Amino acid sequence: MGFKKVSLKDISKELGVSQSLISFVMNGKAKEMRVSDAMVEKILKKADEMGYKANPMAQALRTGKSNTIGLIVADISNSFYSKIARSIEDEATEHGYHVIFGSSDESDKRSTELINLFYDKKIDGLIISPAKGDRDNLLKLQNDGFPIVLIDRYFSENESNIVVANNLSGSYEIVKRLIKNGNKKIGYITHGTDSSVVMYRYQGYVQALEEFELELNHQIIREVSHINNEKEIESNVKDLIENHNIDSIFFFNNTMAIEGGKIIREYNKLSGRNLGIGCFDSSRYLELLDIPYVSAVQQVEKLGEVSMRLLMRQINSVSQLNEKKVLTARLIDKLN
Amino acid sequence: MGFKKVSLKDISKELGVSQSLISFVMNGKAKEMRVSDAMVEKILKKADEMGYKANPMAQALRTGKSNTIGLIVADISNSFYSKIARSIEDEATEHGYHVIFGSSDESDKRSTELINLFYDKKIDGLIISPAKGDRDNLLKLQNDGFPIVLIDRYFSENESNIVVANNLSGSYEIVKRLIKNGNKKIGYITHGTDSSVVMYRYQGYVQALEEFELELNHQIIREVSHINNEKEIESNVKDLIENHNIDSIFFFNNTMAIEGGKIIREYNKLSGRNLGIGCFDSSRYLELLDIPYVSAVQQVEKLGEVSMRLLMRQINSVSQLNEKKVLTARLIDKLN
DNA sequence: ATAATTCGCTAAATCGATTTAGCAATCAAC
DNA sequence: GTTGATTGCTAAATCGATTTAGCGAATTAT
Repeated sequence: MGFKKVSLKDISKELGVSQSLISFVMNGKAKEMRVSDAMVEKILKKADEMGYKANPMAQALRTGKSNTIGLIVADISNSFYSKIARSIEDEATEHGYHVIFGSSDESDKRSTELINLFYDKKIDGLIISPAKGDRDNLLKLQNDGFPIVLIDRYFSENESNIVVANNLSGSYEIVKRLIKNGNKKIGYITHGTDSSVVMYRYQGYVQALEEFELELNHQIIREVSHINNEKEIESNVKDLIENHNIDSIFFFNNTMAIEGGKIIREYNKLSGRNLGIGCFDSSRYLELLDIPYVSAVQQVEKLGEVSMRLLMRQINSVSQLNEKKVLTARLIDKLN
Repeated sequence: MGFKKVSLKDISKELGVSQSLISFVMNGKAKEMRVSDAMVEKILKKADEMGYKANPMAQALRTGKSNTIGLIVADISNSFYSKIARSIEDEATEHGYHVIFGSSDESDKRSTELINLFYDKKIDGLIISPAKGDRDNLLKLQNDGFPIVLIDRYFSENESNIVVANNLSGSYEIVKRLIKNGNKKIGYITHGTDSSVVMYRYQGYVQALEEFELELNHQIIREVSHINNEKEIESNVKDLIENHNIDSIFFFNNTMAIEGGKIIREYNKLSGRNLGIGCFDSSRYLELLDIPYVSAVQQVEKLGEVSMRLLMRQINSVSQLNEKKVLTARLIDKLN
């Protein structure tokens, strides 16, 4: 394989027939283009014999389809996104597609850049966990008829072609568990990025408090600059424990929970108490902390799968689609 | 952006000059092809005005360069590989390249399939953490002049264009630490995949034992079927503790160490002892176990960076290159 | 028997770039 | 003042497929 490249022309010469015929046959349009059975067989045999592989560049140029889709996430090295990437890959493979990826680092600039780069590269569609500033750019492309699926985050309530978790209700359920477990003063630690996810999870927290008529105390609601800023998380947890007498803490996500959980574990050991935590997303490492917790596991594989399917349907359809898929996170309750 | 596509022909018509000129100018070959300064300016202005973007498909077809490279790993959702992916992405971006990825799941069949798919898709080069059966296939491509860099694993000692960790000496150092820390009977849990990594880490273990004249006891050397097979890891650890009276266990990698470490933690709690572990690779979650450990952190970012650079040099050079880069893992000693 | 279809296939345009060969015009040289 | 370079540009081939228009021959219909 790979020594000489065989083109349609080569087969055509060898066989003394036109390229068109071969193209028809190779694309399964033999019947449609009424190629004789004898000819079909002859061509297939020769093509196989010569090891013919269509040149995807030429095909792409001619047809405008590259059989490649783009995936843009905040950071592919983040396990949440790499898991999504994997499931998208698997689903893409099913459909004969390849995936190019890019990490935006939550930067509007980089995200826009990636979108444009990928678009210019003639990808057939885009799956993206958008940065805040992508709104207009994406909307324009979408109106142009370019297939796009938003995952994990979106911009406005009635947006279409999105796949997300039930951030609000999931978050609500977590906090509800905490409350039912006897926790009254529940701190909240989130991060500063201004996305739909951040907002909805917070709302879930608020709604649960409201339902059980607990005070919404802004002193125990904290925002750190970045999801990975261990120092800030640490100091906030310490402050909540030492100066605000919280019963438990709800963390925006698993990584933050683990970081904060370390502090709580220390505290539990020293104090003999048994403070627990809640968080969205789970991780097989959460249990290592050995403290009570309740979390909501997203259907990460499904997220990739569903988004890819949605994208394929857009790619293969003429009319505009408008779907919104909400994937329910599963509660893990290890409070007792 | 994105409404109408502007081609060379469009500009050419608009300006009344030939396409060649515009192509020269757009590719920075104005001087070389002696285009007048006035013309250069005129063309650049018009191109910008009309929002010209070269069609990558056409370029790729004509030049044979797609500005895309392939990345094949065992599983992109594995954090080790997703971190590599990220650093490759960053380095690729620097060079104006995009990355398509694929997961082989350690399957020879799938790996071969991916290599061929990517190759047929006309990627400019490939970075791969190969499955065992890829050897011949890759060799053939490489001999064809196709740029390939092997990462993490390789096939034979004097292989070229590879980037790996110092598996043997890193492993040796870890075990040495364990020994110096007073451990005499050190179990080893590895996994069954038949790769260079597995072999070299094991050799490091053996060498350390030899140097300190400790017995190589095959009864305490275990192999599980898969890196993620929690049950097998668990039962082996239990057996080593209960029936073989080991002082510590050396794990092939971090995920296995964490899984096994859970059991050891339990044991430590109940027995009042303080067994520790060693492992290759580290993880921020290792410390959550709260047991003594020594590990070797790979320079994962560097791995991606270096491999991409190596690949670029192959892509841009006429002659065959032969480089082997060994990246030293850093020891983390938390035994006391 | 003639007109109308159908069948099986070919020629050639096209996608959008790159690149070689070469044409006039200008300039320098002897 | 003819020869020779040099300059600035164009025409056209090419990469490798897809796809439309259409041409004879065979078949069917009238």
